[in-house]
Amino acid sequence: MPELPEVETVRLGLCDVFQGRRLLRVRVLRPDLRFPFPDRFADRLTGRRVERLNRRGKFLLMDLDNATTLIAHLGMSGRFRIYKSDAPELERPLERHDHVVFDVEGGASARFNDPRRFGFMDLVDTAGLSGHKMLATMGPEPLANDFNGPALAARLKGRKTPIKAALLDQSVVAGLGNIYVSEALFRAGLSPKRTAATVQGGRAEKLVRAIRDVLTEAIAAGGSSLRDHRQPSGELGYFQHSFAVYGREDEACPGCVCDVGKTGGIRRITQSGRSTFYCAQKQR
DNA sequence: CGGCAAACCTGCGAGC
DNA sequence: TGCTCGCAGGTTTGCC
Repeated sequence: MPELPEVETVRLGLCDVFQGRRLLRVRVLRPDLRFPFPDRFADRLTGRRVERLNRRGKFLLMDLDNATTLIAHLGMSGRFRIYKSDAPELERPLERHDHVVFDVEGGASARFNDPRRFGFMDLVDTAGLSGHKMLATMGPEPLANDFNGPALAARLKGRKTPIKAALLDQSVVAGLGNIYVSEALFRAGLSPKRTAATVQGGRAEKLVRAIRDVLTEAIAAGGSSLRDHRQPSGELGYFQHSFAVYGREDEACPGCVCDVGKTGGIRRITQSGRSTFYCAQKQR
């Protein structure tokens, strides 16, 4: 489910409830998600104050007051849902696939629900965070100042794989997934089949611009709700209505003057096992 | 090392 | 109605 904009939306929603407050009770309702929970996971969280919620790529990072950090990844179907103290839902019974429940100081509660269990959580020393197995090889943050044309071009240099696959690689740039790669390549006018190494100079500049723009707009829209994504408040994101190509096979390309009959419309192909959507007319 | 398919797991919609 | 198939927003693993 979640790419950078969805994770950022979740982070913002969790900030309201978690930041500066203590975790009064943590319940872990099964031994594992994608990986086993670390030893004494709930015990080590209970009583801790949440200093700050951060994000790195698609990872949520919750800094605690004892120099440890909770790392959470939502996988494909992971969701956090907030239950406010004054809402009757707080007492609602646990639902199918609720795996972790955080009762927070002040009366609110947050539940992590993940049907497919591709998500995971880990608890590590904050000092060693960037060296964590899952974070160590991660590429630049696309919305940070140091992500620019030359930086992206350097990481694409020598790569024979299609640009689509390269952008899905979190060591090239952090946080992009199947939706936003298709959307960014459309905005940049680049074919998903183009060899990554050929994206240099002006093409890299344009792609960086496209990536930053699409992510920023999607965050402002609360992310994209296709199936699973909800903001922690329960609200839907609405950026899915702004997709130019994703999920729009056979529809008219929004940038083409010609009708669908002439251009063939938006195409869907499979690249390394995953759907890619693009306009063959506008993307080269 | 680079690149790709398969694997992990559940749910849902389409088609028969 | 009910079954099977294919597909889904991610990442790792293992195999060339």
